[in-house]
Amino acid sequence: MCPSPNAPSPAEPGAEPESASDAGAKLNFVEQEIEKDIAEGKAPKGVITRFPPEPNGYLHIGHAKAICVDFGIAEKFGGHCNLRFDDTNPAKESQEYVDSIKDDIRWLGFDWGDNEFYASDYFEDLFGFAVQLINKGLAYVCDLNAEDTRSYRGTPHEPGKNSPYRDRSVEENLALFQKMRDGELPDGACTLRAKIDMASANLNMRDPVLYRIARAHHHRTGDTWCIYPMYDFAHGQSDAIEGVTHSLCSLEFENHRPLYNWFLENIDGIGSPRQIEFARMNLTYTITSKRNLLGLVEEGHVSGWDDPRMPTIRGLRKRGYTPEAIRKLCDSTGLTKFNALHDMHLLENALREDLNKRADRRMAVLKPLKVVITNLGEDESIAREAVNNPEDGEGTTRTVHLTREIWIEQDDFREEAPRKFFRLKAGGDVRLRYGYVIHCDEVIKDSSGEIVELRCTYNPDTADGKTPEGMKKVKGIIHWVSARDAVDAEVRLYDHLFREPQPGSGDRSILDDLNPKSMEVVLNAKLEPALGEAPVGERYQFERLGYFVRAEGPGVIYNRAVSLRDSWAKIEKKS
RNA sequence: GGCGGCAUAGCGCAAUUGGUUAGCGCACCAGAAUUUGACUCUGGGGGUUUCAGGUUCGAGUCCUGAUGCCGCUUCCA
Repeated sequence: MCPSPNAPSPAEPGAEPESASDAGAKLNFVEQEIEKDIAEGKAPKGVITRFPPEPNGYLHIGHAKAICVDFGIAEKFGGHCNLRFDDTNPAKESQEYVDSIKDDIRWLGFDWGDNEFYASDYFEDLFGFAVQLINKGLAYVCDLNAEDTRSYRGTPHEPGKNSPYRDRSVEENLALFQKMRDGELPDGACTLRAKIDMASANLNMRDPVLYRIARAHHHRTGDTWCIYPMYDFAHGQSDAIEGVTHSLCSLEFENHRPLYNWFLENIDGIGSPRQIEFARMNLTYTITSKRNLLGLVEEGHVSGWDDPRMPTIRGLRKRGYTPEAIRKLCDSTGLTKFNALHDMHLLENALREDLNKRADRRMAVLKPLKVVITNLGEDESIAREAVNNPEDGEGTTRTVHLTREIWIEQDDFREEAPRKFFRLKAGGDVRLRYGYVIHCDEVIKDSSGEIVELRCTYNPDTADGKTPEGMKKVKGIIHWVSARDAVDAEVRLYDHLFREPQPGSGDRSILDDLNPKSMEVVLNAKLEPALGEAPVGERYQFERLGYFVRAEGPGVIYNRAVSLRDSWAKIEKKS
């Protein structure tokens, strides 16, 4: 079905609407370009994009942006997105990475259906394309070694010079290229190069290498091949083979676009995908460079690629992040060509916003201080209903028991409290969340002067937020856990991995900027009993503290994903 | 000294493609409400649209030049 120029609507009857502007949303510059292409009939089978990871590492938050863009735009235009592994360099790639990448993409909530492809599936096609170029006099086998190839290429300021092997005959090139494939030449002996222009202002056009000889075991093709195509020779052609209409990539490939197009123009009837570049997403207080991330792992600054402080998808997962929060960030940061640096707080806010709606509330005391309620008997306990989540509209509750001995947060008591300290102080009152107002009668210290216990009385007339006649309304509310019922736990308090917004900028190194307080392990936290039974991966809001996720044992362990906003901390900081 | 990009509140993005007083989110400040100092709600401050020329009745938008930043010198992707 070929649309006429005057009736460019490419949609088949019953197909999804081809115009994204139907949705009424503002289009970013990529979507505007795609819209134009559709109007010109350039995507007769719908918009097809691709996400093309090289399986040589784990996905990180930067990849999440690309995934959201590639899958999101395809969906917006009623098309689809292929998952294609760009596995053209076997020395660095492995099946393990393929598996982890697929797992992470699924976790993020995207589905490629049957559209899973590998550049290595096209090795035979690619070889044929290369032969075609040789036959057209557009490619040649070059015997220059790597070093000479580099020096012949010139620099950005000076032109390169032609390889002495540039003018070999078609027959000779054909024979040599076959020899390369047949394994008759040692690694590095020669390369196949495109014959373009050694004086081009664009270095990528100075007779780029198409194939190198490398005897490396490929995770999919095994030892079938000893020559492998370079990225530039594989990418556009793979796009074309798959019928990709829009190949969206990061800004650094802008200079490659002329080469991308050169191949498409010089290989017969292959198709014409369009490459459009956009800026990748950078976040403050973290890094996404694969080399530096690897360094952190290898030098033991983190526990692994899935350390909850790492910007990897696996790390974020363990940290307690939701796919929804990550997608929210990616969607809200816009799509432009401006090399932007986004505030990490946006990601944290996205998580708070998501979990505020979904996470059940629980009470947990991280740094416990014992409180004895002297007007409650040893065996007495008062059952109180606590709302699980005031935001989800369901209003389900659980029961917590107030007992004679409870734990409160050390931070929630001051002997001498500053102005505006709405918590418990010596001789003062505070309300226990879901409970009663208590009055601090006595502060008990050990021989070194450390506060070890508070003796308080509770006021039975203050249940359910009531303030009896004549009593001043108590403003402060603190969380607590019954000492009788408490579950002991380890809680890991995570913070930014780096203490500088732009780690390693200026003359500092990445390591100079590591945050020494990026993880604090609290060993004897006291949790309300329900938290002891939660499954691994379950997320909760610990009231007044933050959002936490149950981690793998042994024992009960929680990771802090993100703290709650804390305006008291801000007030204190100022004074 | 080359080539390719980019530049709009502190940060990130809009601005009906040349048309009123340049908007939005976050951040910030103030207040309201509240059994989480959370969430929510209301209001507020903050701009020489990098700079200099030009075209036009009219320029954030078009043209010229300058400045700053990013990328390009892997047989990596």
